[in-house]
Amino acid sequence: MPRKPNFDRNDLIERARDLFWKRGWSGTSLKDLEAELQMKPGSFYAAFGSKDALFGLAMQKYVNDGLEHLRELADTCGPVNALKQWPAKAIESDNAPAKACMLSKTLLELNAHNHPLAEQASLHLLKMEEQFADLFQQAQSAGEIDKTHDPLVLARKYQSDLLGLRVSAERDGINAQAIAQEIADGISRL
Amino acid sequence: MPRKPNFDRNDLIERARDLFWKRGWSGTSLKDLEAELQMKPGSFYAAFGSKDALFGLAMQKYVNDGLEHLRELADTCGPVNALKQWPAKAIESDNAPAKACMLSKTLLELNAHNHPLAEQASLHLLKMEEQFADLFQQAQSAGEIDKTHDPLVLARKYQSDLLGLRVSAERDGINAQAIAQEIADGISRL
DNA sequence: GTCTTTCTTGAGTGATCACTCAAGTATATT
DNA sequence: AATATACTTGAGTGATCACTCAAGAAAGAC
Repeated sequence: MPRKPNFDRNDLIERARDLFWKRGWSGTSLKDLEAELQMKPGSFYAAFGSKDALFGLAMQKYVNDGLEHLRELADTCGPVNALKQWPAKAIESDNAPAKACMLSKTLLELNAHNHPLAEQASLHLLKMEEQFADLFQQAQSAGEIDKTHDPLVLARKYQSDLLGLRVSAERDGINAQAIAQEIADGISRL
Repeated sequence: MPRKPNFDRNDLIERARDLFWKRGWSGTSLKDLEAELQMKPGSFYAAFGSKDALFGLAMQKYVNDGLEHLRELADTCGPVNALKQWPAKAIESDNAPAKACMLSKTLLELNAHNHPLAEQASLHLLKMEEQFADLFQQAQSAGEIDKTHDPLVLARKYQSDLLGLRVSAERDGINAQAIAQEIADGISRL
């Protein structure tokens, strides 16, 4: 009996993610979304409920994709090489919506207002941190990194370096790949 | 003949800076500013011209104060110690408007729209970078840091680390002072 | 074909946005 | 005290915000 929606929900969420990632939460209006997703307001609200709800789905996809890519990278070239290559990969794509991390952008934009999406971003950052810690741990078990280090401490510094790199990569005239290389070198010295 | 304004312009700019710093550009409405500065719209626009103009003045003050504090720190304890202590100092204050850097917040928020304030933020970051490079250079001249390093490269990595630290410090449950310590330790190893 | 159910349409909602301006008020000079 | 010159006030501007909803269109079930 029912009529099927004539859109691919997953595709819409990806396009919304790119728009939100690039322009931020308040920098993306519903008109922008309607234009990008080719949806009228009624369809939009029937499908997603609210701008915030779609932003949440977009962040979810952002972090899921990130975790998956990192896992794939670790599966193919090992935990240490994955950690070394990840910073360069995070800023290499020229057609990515932004160099900076969507989670950090969201956190910085909405944290002061205690917006629920800022809390979500924070939790997602924690998930990323856990995966970093997991890779450091694996590297230690494989004897590739000194075991006296606390994997969680390593992960936090690593993530901090990564966030800084990706903010720096937003600037003009900065050789961000050189900074990425230094982060990789830092891992070699552990 | 004229009537004097009954406010301290410098004080207003400082209060505006704190509000903008904490809440960001689009997160701060004119109503917010009117409430914080105790000004009616007419007075506000007579005094500052526009929201953007005041934001520009606020950023200017932010960076001027930062440069001055850093110079003072270097004058009292030398370039290397200043560079080592700066990260911890940047995130220590509990009553600061935010942990994150106002310049990076502005850049991330407004860069995608090519907003003039994003360009201003970028230029201010460059000024900070130059002062960092200057301190590294002084440290090398004093024989405290190996001279084979390029001071500008050191400054860029240092600033990147600092920006990452200050994003991390916005998160709950992160021991940011530990990260600050690691940045300081990194300088010792140069 | 007919019915039922869902999706799509787009004008319209009140709220808030940055900002304006004419009228009123206070002060320094004369 | 009179006058000139600001500064202050606050209602009001059009634009845009996220969002709503009644009406129309499309597709599977019968």
